[in-house]
Amino acid sequence: MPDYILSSAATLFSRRGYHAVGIRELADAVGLSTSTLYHYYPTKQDILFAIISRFLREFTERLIAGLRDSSVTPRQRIERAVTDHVVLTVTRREELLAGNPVLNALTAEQQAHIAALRRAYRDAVRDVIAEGTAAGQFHVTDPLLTAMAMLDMLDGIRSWYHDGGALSLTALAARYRTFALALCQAGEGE
Amino acid sequence: MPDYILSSAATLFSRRGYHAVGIRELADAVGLSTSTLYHYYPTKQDILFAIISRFLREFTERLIAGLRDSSVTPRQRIERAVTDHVVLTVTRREELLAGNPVLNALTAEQQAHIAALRRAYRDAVRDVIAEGTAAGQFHVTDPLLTAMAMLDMLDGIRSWYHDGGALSLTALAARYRTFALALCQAGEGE
DNA sequence: GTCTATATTGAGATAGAC
DNA sequence: GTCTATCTCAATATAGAC
Repeated sequence: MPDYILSSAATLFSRRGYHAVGIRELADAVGLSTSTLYHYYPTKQDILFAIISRFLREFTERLIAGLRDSSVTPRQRIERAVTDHVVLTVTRREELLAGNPVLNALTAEQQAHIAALRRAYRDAVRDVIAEGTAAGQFHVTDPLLTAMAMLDMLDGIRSWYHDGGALSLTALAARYRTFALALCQAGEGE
Repeated sequence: MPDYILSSAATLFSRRGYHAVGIRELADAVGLSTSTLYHYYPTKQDILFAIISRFLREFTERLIAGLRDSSVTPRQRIERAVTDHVVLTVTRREELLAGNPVLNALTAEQQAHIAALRRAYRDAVRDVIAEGTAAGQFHVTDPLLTAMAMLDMLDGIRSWYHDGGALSLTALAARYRTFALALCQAGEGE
């Protein structure tokens, strides 16, 4: 199960879309025949799933661990999660763009597996927000909704950010830390 | 050019994905033969484009007009835009889910047309944020970036909200007005 | 405007040797 | 593990009559 197959596939899928990339084109890009490709992955669908699940496993393991690190304040945990989320979004943009638009091309089981990972991450964010609110550091009415708004805001970055823009990666992360903390202060009043 | 073709297509595309829905299935759902379908639209791609551009034209006309209504304060304009954005996202969710995941199935010209509409909307939001900042009502470092974060946050709703959830549509819009205004106060400091 | 019947292509996947 | 050659089928789209 060589990794360069997933890399090449992620590049092609992210640029032209999963459905527009044929098995032959993929095999050519990797430098193998289609038969050899099928020696490693039973279907094209499994290649897509491997790209998504590998990324999401690494992503959630890292982010959730940080969010649950109770030696740090809720605010610092949010800041760290936002930073990691932004950095991973940008540095692994191809994998994200390859998979996320076509999740419905996967089997129901595959989709459920991915949804479970995303839910675990979202809930970890929600728990930190709730903890910060209980401690009086944040002012949030509905921690789950705030978490979803925050994650949607962060996920949007992948669709427009590209290197060479005006904003450096570290500056981008700094801005989004500010945005995320503002959401954590958006309590009842206004 | 009957509208029920676009409605049926949007329903099917949103549920199972543009590529998974064949011309025959679409014709069956509408109650026509494939030939009759091709009498109205020259290609399947054009059906997809019609769904997206019709929605986006209506969306941007309405939202941009409100954002440019200088008889109202910037804050009120943001609140109104957020409300409309949330409501249109939810009430026309099918069209959004049908089109947005597969924009790269369109021709370059079609994609450019859609991108231009989205950019005009984004810039209108940016201008209001900048105006509110200049007037001292908002505190924003980079109005364009704030606008993009806000719109990504709002656009995310379509991927998880469905009727019958715990939150009513009006309550949802109220929460997101609060979120959006918090972003408009997320100036330099923190 | 609508149909039945069909053309055409390109896709994902496989057979079987080396 | 890798290849060449090929199978199979479903997809988009069209022909041509009513």
